[in-house]
Amino acid sequence: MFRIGEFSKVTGLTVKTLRFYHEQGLLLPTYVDEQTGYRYYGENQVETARIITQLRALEFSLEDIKNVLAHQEDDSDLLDYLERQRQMMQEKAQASRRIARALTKIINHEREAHQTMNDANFNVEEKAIEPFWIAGVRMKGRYGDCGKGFAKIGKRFGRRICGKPLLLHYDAEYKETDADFEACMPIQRKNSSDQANSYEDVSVRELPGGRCVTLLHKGPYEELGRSYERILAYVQQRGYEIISPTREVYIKGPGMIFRGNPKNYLTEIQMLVVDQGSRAS
Amino acid sequence: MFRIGEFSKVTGLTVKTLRFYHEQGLLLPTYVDEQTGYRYYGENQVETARIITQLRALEFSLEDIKNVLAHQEDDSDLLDYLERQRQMMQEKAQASRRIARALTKIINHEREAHQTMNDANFNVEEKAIEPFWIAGVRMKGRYGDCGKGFAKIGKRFGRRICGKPLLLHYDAEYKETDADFEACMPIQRKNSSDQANSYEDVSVRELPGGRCVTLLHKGPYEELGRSYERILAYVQQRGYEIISPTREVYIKGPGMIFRGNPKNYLTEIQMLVVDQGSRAS
DNA sequence: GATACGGCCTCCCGTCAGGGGAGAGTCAAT
DNA sequence: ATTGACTCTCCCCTGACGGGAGGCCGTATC
Repeated sequence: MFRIGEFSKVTGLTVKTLRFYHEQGLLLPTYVDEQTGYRYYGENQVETARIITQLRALEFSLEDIKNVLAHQEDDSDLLDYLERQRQMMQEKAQASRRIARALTKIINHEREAHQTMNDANFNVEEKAIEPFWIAGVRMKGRYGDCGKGFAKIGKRFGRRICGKPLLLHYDAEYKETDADFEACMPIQRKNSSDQANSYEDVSVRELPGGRCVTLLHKGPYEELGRSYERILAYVQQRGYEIISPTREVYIKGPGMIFRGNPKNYLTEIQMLVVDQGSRAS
Repeated sequence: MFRIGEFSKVTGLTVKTLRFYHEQGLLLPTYVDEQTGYRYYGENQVETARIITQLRALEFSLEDIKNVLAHQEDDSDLLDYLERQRQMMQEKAQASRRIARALTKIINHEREAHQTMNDANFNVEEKAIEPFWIAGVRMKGRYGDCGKGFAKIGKRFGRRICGKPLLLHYDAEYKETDADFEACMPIQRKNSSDQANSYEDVSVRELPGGRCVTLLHKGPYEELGRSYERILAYVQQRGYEIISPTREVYIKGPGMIFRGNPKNYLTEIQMLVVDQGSRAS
């Protein structure tokens, strides 16, 4: 017969836990002194304690453990419990992984935005852009509604999105209402049959690359106009011809968590260009 | 101004939760009527509620959310929190996956034992056995001590174990004490440099396959002797020669969870054999 | 003006698996 | 007899709410 402290050392369960298990009817002492209330545990309780410890390590609830112990003879019953527990654990693992991945995405996004911010000189630049695949929703109306388009793409392509959202502008000039634009997300190309395609009103295709004039705009979207003036002045001065649509990449905007300070929003204006006259008419 | 019920509908948070967040200082109503105690929420609280919801979806604790909200301006602070949260989530995911895998192993083991039990006729049989890799600990002493050997292998090769434990008997006959045996576990062969090898006193090598006489023994280990008599009688009758060591595979023994009923233990005795005289002397 | 109904308030208790601590009684050795 | 280690019960705490009781408030209806 062990007293509770000795039994605690033997089983590795704390005294508190043993008392709790007693109260819960999970692990009853072999004998309880009626006068003193002292609990005494026998040798055979060690085995039961071991079982409980094992099942707890598998994160069984005490309720389940009690049931399992009660139907110790019935093998298939135990298997049922094991199956259910496995199911639960797999779901928990998946949920945690999903969250971890979401966090990773947010962190990387934030990091890249930071990086871009530090590297930026906020001058008009020229660079080459690689082609990449996008999912896009063409919309007509006000720019403010583009969120719906992004949401739609997010819902359908959640996993596959691999870059920052962008807007394609099909209008030649700024329009307050009745604008013609397309909300897009870069996506990973499925290696399977991924021809240019469309699901309902979401178009999936490759955006062409090429020579590109860019300008990083810092500040709220209302002030984009000024940056457009700058970039257009540059393009005109060089005598380039713009290939429609122009692109607006949202490097850092109202984040998923914080709306952020609009003064720190970063937007890259991209215009694919060719030398004037070099284009087949 | 929303009353709490309206605000609840707008934000998707329950009334209970909103009151709780108020109490915790997480989301304060813009105005509280002193007479009636009614809470009134302003438009700008909707945004805060959204942030809280997002962070809760990422399983941030309310404590963390409070801190994040307090230092809303500080970007790097937020990044720290995100990193820590990601770390936590990854750990949780790993823990759950580990448990799920352990459960899968137990379930499969139990299933196979069941299957074996159903298929068994408990007669001596002959079959061909493929070679397979093992980790083994050679021991001298009493069979009862073999658990230590299995434990040692389990500790070192936990992940890689891919089958049921077995014992190799190097003695020609049964010995109570001073027996010479080896506790083994089948392991997955690493594709990397996995020559026959040994780590401390654990030997890693391939067990040969070949023609094999087997008998499934059902019951406690004390009764193994009778089964050995049966199988040896068979071997002698056929005039086979036994290749040492003989093997005892523990199909179903005292499980990780339940000790189980020894009457249902299953042990397969395996003896590699060749026709007499066919062996190079 | 009275009433009914729905909304809102506070306060208390429950979850799950124990942990922390207070105050009092018990065991074994000195 | 005393001491020190051990044990007992009882109560409160965790996190993020949910359930419910009992009572007040606002608005519409009779």
